[in-house]
Amino acid sequence: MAQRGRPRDTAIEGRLLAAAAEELRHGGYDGLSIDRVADRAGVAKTTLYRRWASKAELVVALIGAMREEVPFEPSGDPRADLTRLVSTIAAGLASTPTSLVADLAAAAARDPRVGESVRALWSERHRAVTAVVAKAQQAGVVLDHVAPAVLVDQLVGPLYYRLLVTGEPLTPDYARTLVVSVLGPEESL
Amino acid sequence: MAQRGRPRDTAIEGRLLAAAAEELRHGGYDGLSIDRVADRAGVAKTTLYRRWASKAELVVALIGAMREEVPFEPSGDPRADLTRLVSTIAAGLASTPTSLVADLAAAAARDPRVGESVRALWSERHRAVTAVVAKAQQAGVVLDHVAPAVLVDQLVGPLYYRLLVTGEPLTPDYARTLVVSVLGPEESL
DNA sequence: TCATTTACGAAACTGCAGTAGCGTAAATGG
DNA sequence: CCATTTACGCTACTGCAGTTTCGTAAATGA
Repeated sequence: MAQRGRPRDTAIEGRLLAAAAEELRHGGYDGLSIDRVADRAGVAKTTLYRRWASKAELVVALIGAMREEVPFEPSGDPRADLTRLVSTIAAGLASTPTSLVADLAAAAARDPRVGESVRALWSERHRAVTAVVAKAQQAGVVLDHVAPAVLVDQLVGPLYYRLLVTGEPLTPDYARTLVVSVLGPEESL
Repeated sequence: MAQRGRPRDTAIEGRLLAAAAEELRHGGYDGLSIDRVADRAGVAKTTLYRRWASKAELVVALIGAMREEVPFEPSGDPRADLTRLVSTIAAGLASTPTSLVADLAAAAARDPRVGESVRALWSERHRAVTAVVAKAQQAGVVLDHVAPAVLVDQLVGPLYYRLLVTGEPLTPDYARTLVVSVLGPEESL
């Protein structure tokens, strides 16, 4: 078994990702040049393309690797949890270069394989919100005349909408307002 | 007065836009090649760049020119109006190639000049929804504990969110559900 | 008529993503 | 030892967006 031919140099992938990360930090998605990444890693461009089929796949892999888990422990109070979660997502999006998010969306739209990877990047956050919304609905904190999936879209969608479409800022206050709009004003003081 | 030098050939712009429209129809944003557009219009590439500074600006101008006004006459019933309006926007987005919307967003994020033009493309729809939401709030049909701008984001944002991020379909039923979620279930039968 | 100004066309160029061909290196199985 | 298989490096290539340079055409003002 094992393998038949020459084994892959396992050190190369890490060097390429590190080089790509450096490039991405400096010039963003557009500024990241495949030639420079390969050059910086001391590797031929063809060797890079043996690992990722396109620039988009490289960047998606890179982001997936860079991503640190944001541990979220629900406090039990759905309103507080939602506010914290949506605020965190908003802050994360706001601190990411807009063009990077947009370029990922564009790459996802072009290539279904990339699309799947990009959706996997966002899905974790989406699922976290879904869980809290479901719990809130279970606790009767939120009206149950709509599916939780729709509420999630109405909590998270506006963030991407502002970022990618209207260009308005993603302030912490905006995140709070979104939650209030969905849950209604606080009733108990 | 008049002008000092050789006047622009006014026929060229139209020929370029027509050629670009043809290209856009066939191959989408990516498939549209500046060289081919200029060639098809029987014009040097430099002549095209004298009119639009980039491919993105050309496409934005093209879409702006192609856009037909969707006349919207409010019926007076805010719920029906909102449902119709959001459904129309959803249908329009669903019938547009996703990659085109994504590429426009990416181009907008890269270049602020392009960003302004792209936002102008969407702003009409956004304003129409804002007007109806404001009227609904005025009529007491909708809770007034949040700013109308936020409600608009929660009606329109999820459409772009599904299109650009989650990849879920934009069905007419989804548009209806969004409105129900914001306005609450129908109370009067 | 003539200098000036602006538009157009043509060609060459840069930097980029992605591909193809080929020689060579490193592993395996016999 | 040797054939096979796979990885790697290198070079050259295509197609694309965008720029530069230069020669020429068409208008104006003097």
